Amino acid sequence: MNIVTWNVNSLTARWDRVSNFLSTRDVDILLIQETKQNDAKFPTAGFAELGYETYHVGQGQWNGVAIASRVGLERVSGSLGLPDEEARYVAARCGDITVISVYVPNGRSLDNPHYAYKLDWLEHLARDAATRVADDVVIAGDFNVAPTDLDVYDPADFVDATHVSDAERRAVSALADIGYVDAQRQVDATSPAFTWWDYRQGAYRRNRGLRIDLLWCSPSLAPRIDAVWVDREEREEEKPSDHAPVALRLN
DNA sequence: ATGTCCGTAACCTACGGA
Repeated sequence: MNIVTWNVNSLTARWDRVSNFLSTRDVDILLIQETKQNDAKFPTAGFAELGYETYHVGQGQWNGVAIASRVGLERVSGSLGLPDEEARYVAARCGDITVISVYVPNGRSLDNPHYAYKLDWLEHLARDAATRVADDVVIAGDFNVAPTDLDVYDPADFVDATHVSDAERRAVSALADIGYVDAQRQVDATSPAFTWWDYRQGAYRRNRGLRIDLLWCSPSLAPRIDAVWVDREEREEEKPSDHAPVALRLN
């Protein structure tokens, strides 16, 4: 069972890349973030032609998350229950696993109201995760948080910046406190394994990246984690997303 | 080097967001 998470940075701009990706890899479930589409524009038929059922929670210009599955799909939830909620959370039952695609708010800067919203959002996510911890669950997506300094190309560049603050890291590690496992770190505790590189400043070429796209497995799934890899080939193609797909293989 | 890319509104360029 291969589960992939990918922030595509607009599914409208990236459909050819996503379609090619699903045609050339062995993907059972794709968790998508930043579709930047409303539901009417989402390419349901295009996914169906490739053999995937889909569940999209769209918004329009911003955000938007989706699940595409070729192992069955039953809709579970499209909301964390926040007031005036943005399209950042979608959950489905696919085969024998519950998968959740998340697009955690960016935060913008430590003094921005969006930062407080980010922490509140993560608190709600941890509460939701706690209710599901006894099940077989994968929570994956763009967390917009680098869990440790190992996940940052140069921590000196992130002093007083978002994505690395103690509060953000605590809010994400709440998942570990509940019992969820960061799949990448279970298979490799010492490699940076960056998943995102800024489009600017030749960041990819210089490997100035962050590991912010994470796959969290519930305790019952942890023993089934077989491999995790960052699909750098996709990041090196023409017109890539700024995020690479990250794949998890479960036994 | 605020150096790129995306969607939108409004127009052939700017802006907010990331």
